[in-house]
Amino acid sequence: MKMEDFVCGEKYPHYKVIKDVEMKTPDEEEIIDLADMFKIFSDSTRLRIILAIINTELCVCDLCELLKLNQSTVSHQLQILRTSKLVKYRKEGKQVFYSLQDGHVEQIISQALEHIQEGGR
Amino acid sequence: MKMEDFVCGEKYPHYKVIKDVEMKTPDEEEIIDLADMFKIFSDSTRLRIILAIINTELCVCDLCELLKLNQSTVSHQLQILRTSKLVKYRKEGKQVFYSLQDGHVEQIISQALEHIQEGGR
DNA sequence: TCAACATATGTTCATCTGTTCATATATTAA
DNA sequence: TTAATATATGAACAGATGAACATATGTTGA
Repeated sequence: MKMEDFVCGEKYPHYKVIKDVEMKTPDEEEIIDLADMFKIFSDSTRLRIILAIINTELCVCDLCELLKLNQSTVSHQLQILRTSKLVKYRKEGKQVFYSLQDGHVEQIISQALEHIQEGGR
Repeated sequence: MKMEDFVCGEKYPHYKVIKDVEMKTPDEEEIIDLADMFKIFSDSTRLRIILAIINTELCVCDLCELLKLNQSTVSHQLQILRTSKLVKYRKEGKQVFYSLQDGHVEQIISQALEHIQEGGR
């Protein structure tokens, strides 16, 4: 064991604990993917879009109306959601209907919503 | 019904759908809280800290060692996690041990991790 | 073909965020 | 008290991000 492994000035203090944690932690790439996914959810506009299409497919125009937002703003956010594969879309003439890619997203969000709703403390 | 309720140039097109969605959607304040929570998870440094203390309490010094980060950086991020009530801490002499506030956080993250791990597509 | 409409995209700008450096606070031991 | 150590915090800076505007693309019907 090298000097770098010593922590808090003590000998072998939390060394074992640290090694244990290292073993169980997802690798760097996965953590970044995870953070990126949460980043998508971290904007209230995107979240409102996601919540809107959670059970219904909606066209861009509907989303603009519903969320009282610029068409440009909505399209830009939809682009981000498309890139991150969280939504799918279907073209029907001039219109494009968006819906959630799968049920995972809904689960993650409703779990988080529960936490919020309990968390008065 | 007013003109503003017309969407996509059609008469009463997705009007009912929109109203339905409006009914079911969480209110603005809740959405913002939700977004704020996801914002906390959206940084890989914070995520690594959270993952590290998911089953073990660790002191700041351990976290620096484990994550190979500045003590200042770690403290700043811990401050954010404290403010958002996602972690709790315990002082023991000079050291401060951090751990997760409750199991919700773990559930949300592991759910998201599952999504990531499946999502090769 | 052209006009009208729905959507997408490039660019700019103001704002936010994470990291670092320097320094402050707090605790322990001598 | 002073020195050493663990942690917290303030300021500054680089990079990221969301919104808006202008414009491009694609589709339909005349």
